[in-house]
Amino acid sequence: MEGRSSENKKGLWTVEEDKILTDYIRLHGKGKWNRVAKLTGLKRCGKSCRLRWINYLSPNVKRGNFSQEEDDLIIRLHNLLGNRWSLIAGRVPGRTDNQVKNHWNTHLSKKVGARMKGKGKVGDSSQALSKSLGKNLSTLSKSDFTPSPSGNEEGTRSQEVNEIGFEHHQSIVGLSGSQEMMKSGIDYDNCFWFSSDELDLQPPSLMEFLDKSLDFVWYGL
DNA sequence: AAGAGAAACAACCGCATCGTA
DNA sequence: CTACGATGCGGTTGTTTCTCT
Repeated sequence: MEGRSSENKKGLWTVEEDKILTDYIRLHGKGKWNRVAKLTGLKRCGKSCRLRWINYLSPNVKRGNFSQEEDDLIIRLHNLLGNRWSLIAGRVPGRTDNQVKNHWNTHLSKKVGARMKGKGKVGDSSQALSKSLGKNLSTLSKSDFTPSPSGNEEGTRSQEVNEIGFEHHQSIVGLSGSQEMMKSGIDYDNCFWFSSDELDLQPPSLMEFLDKSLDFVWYGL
């Protein structure tokens, strides 16, 4: 790549490096990762610093083994979303996309593989959901919940609504995989419905689908 | 006890997207 | 509109730890 990258250190982080990075973030906050090396003398590129913080040093990161509940949640979410690790991790408190991805690759894929022998395959529900939405779910992104820019007041409000809608979509995906949701059913009163006509998603059908999908996402049943 | 292979975890790389000047 | 830097994502690779012989 660029010549400068050869100056950057690679490989595992040392305790000293961790401390330098932690102190820096405590002082300056997250972001502007490319400044870290300049201001601290760390011989690490910005991307490396960011990753180290997000995946390891951040106090929000939960360490230790995954619980059975976490496993089940990840399995169901993966069946719905495919390899959208960041989305999945967003619904598993304290876990990062890298953790979820590694855990899936080393543990859960085998576990699911064993469960799924003769029961269809992982991703079936994702495909069905995609069909339901008229869009490949694996390509769903924030922009899919944002109307085309119009510049007028209505457009602005609609955009805000859809920003929230996207966040809520993520919540729905997480909630739909929770034990509580499965036991109690969906609390429609507390659900946010997309209000923009520009959205192809019809929330009730989405919710219905997610609800139904749990039956076959939940391999154990 | 030691070496080999497997498993688990951490980090890197390339690419895509976003924000902004 | 465009260029460019920052950030985020997913796949892959590298390193460490564990287990078995």
